[in-house]
Amino acid sequence: MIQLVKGTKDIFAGEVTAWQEIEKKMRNICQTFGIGEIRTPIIEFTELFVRGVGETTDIVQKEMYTFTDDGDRCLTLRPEGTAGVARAYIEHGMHNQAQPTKLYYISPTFRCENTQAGRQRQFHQFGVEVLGSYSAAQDAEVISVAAALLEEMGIKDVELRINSLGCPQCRSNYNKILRDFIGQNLGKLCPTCKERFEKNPLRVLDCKEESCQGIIANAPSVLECLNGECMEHFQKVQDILTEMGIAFTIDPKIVRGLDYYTRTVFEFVSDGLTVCGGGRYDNLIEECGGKPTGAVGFGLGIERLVMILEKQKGEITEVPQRDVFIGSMGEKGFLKAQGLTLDLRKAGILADCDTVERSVKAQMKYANKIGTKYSLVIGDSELENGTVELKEMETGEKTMISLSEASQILVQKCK
RNA sequence: GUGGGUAUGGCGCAGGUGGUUAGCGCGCCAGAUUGUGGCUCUGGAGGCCGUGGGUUCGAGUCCCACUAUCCACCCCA
Repeated sequence: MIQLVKGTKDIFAGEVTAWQEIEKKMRNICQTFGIGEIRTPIIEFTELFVRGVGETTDIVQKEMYTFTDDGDRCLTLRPEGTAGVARAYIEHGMHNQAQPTKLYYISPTFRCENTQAGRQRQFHQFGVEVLGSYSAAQDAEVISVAAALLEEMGIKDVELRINSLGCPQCRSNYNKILRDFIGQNLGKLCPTCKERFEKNPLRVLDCKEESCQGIIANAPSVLECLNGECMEHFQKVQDILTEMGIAFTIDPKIVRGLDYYTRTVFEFVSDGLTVCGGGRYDNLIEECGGKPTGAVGFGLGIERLVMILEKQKGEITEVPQRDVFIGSMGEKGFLKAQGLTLDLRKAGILADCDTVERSVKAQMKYANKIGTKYSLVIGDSELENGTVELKEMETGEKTMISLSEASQILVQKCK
């Protein structure tokens, strides 16, 4: 048998209704915040992610699905959503629209890494990106979208953690200070961190190796290295969040795994799991070939969200409801049932009928299983008399109705 | 990439120290005096016991490899 590819999943039955609910809430919230949807391709030139996400990131170094097509183009299945949106923003000259541009997406995303609960190779990411604004209020607004969404989902005990990585200038200052600091203990670092030390010392900060942890514990904080403007920006973000009534804590250890972040970075954490993470990325657009453009956004894995919701609320098993089941007996009744069912469906009634010519008993069992409100059985005598018994399944109560008016009566009862 | 657990009909599981036709629960299908569900009873379908090697007269059961899956690490969403 040909089975599922590692790290992929079929979503159906109760699970798919849970997804639909979640997606509906996402779309609704975005609509109220004035954020429009964008659908970008799954494949992009590899170069976009190498430049956008950052060469030193784990994503680019070992987790991308990259291939060459028959035109010798080097392509990659998107490993995150932001780079594609940045590309689209530049490509379509969106900076000519009313600024800032506010976009969201819900899309399959791919990373070739080891699987675990709530972590697939093909996963689905919801993201919000606001491009064309450098303002601190924009950071706060984006954070407020995420906060509103998590609240709407009913996720318990969510904690917002924020930090600032500063602008490239602050960052380079900090890198220098950090490098000096770590350099003294270079020998004790894990092999990965030695490499990180050369390319991007910031990433040493979130290494979980014990040997590295000990060194990092006393490392200077990024926040101490922010210049006046960046400090002011970060302070303003905090002031607005406070004004909005959004609680947060400052965590100088948050660096995020993607290189494009500048200034504000944030994470929403529940039960020790990061449900949602994002930040400002003022250099990404330029990096991808556009004009310098401020931008801020966040992303969220739907699989992880579903997992957390299941854990907190229990499994969601919703069976699609049916209004009426049209049973039948004999050839003529069977034919009549097919026609009546379609009439009802066209009238917006959730109707179903027997299509496999089973016994009436079996049909009733089926009607019960699919959870129908009403049922009726059309046979020779019904066709002769022009009447039929309408049965309410829950109570078992039966009413005699006219067959010719059955359609109208059901429409009334079920609307 | 590293370490550990698991792998038996659609789902959940049982199958002491290897031995003949591989079981159970749920589900599915069909019956229980003629055309009506939910409870109960009866019957039926459905598995080359993850894949490939090996040990043996004989392996679901032991050994090895591979694959998948779960957990932890790593990283992130």
